[in-house]
Amino acid sequence: MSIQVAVVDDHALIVQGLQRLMEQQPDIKVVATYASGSALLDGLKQHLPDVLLLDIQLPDKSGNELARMVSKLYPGLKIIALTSMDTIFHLKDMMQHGCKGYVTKQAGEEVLLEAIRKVHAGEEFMEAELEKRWMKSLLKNRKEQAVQTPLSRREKEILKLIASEYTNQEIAEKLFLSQRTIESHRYSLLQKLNAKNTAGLLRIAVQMGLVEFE
Amino acid sequence: MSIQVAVVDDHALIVQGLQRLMEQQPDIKVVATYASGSALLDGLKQHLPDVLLLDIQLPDKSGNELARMVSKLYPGLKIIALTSMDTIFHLKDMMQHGCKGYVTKQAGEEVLLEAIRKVHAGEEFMEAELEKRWMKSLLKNRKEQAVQTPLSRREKEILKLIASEYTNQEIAEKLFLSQRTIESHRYSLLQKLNAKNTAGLLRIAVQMGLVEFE
DNA sequence: TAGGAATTCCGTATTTATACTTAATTTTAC
DNA sequence: GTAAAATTAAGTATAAATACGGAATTCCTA
Repeated sequence: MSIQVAVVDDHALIVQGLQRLMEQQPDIKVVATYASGSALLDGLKQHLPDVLLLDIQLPDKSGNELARMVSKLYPGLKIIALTSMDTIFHLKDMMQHGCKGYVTKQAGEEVLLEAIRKVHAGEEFMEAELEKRWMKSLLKNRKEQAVQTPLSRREKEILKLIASEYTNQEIAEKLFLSQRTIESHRYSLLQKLNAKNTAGLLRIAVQMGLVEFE
Repeated sequence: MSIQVAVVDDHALIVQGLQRLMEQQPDIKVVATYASGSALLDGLKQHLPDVLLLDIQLPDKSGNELARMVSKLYPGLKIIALTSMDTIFHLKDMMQHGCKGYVTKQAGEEVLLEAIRKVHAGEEFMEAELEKRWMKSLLKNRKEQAVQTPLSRREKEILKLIASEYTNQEIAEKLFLSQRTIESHRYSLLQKLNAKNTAGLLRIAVQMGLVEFE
């Protein structure tokens, strides 16, 4: 029996392209497609595929959150992150949240097909290039654990406001807190995210899906 | 004779998907694909297609710059912006830089095919939804012209470095300029882009496609 | 080749952010 | 119900960014 695949991506063009591709594969079949995280969660209740191709940038939910939820609800389901983000940050993030594979849209079809088949067979799959970079970063930094430190609710809230061009003082007024408190949080954010300044915070906020500019 | 189309996108998956799609159209043929702006510019010297599908986020050049160059060099070539950015900002930006069509990847294949055929026939094409939003924004804001103030080459360069977490001092060293010069440019950037601080600059830099975080 | 835009830079201030440490309260989770 | 984590906030500095105005050169382009 062929591998049953579900696709989650808000880009119809990509979903349709993938369907067309899979049609030509004798052993792979697209059984469902979703354009949002909530649609996916609803759909999985009806029918469970073998493999899930999951985009990170979705309109409603962030990719890691979704991966965490889905892999917890359906431990047998193999998730492959399929995204345009080719950073170690995201690779790690997704693999640590239950994904079994990571493929970028920069990669060709053959890579994706290989990923689906390997992951279905129980293996893990990452693009060679990314895996190499990951290994290198592991060897370099032992303090990577610091980077893993998750952000608290308050920190995320403040990060969002920073990204929205508010100054510490304005954030303090908005949240009825002392300006010094915001400074503290901001300092923690810089530490946790290993950023140097506001620009760095913004970059990571975008990468984490906390803020959307586009 | 069928419509000759060239595709520029750094996502192999999308390029391959589009090729597969066009293969099934009797009147459309993909004659070339490129993964970067410079590859496109080289390729056009060899062979000129009828229609160009152009992604905005490319590794080397920004979309509007590329559109401007190509439409100037080859006025007969019809350019369709094919992107995941569904903002009026980008729509306007690309149409003002010589594009004849604008289609998002959120749209389905039928929309893209319609765009190609219409644009090839000499019409302009925008997604209905986006066009509606554009009209609405035109009615609202007459001060849009202020936002149009273009950035100079130097300003773009500095904006990129700001987004890359460099301080004024570091940028000054990097470019062999006085720190005061960078401060001046930074001030102009804030004025031109109507931003309040670094966070605002970053937001706009991302929207302009000058910086890519993801 | 003339005029305008772009680039470079300074003066002078003020505001904001960054760099740490310490520490008292709350909340949360097990 | 207790330990761990989060939240709040201060002390004490320094570094960096923002806010204009002004001005000299260089670069483009009509």
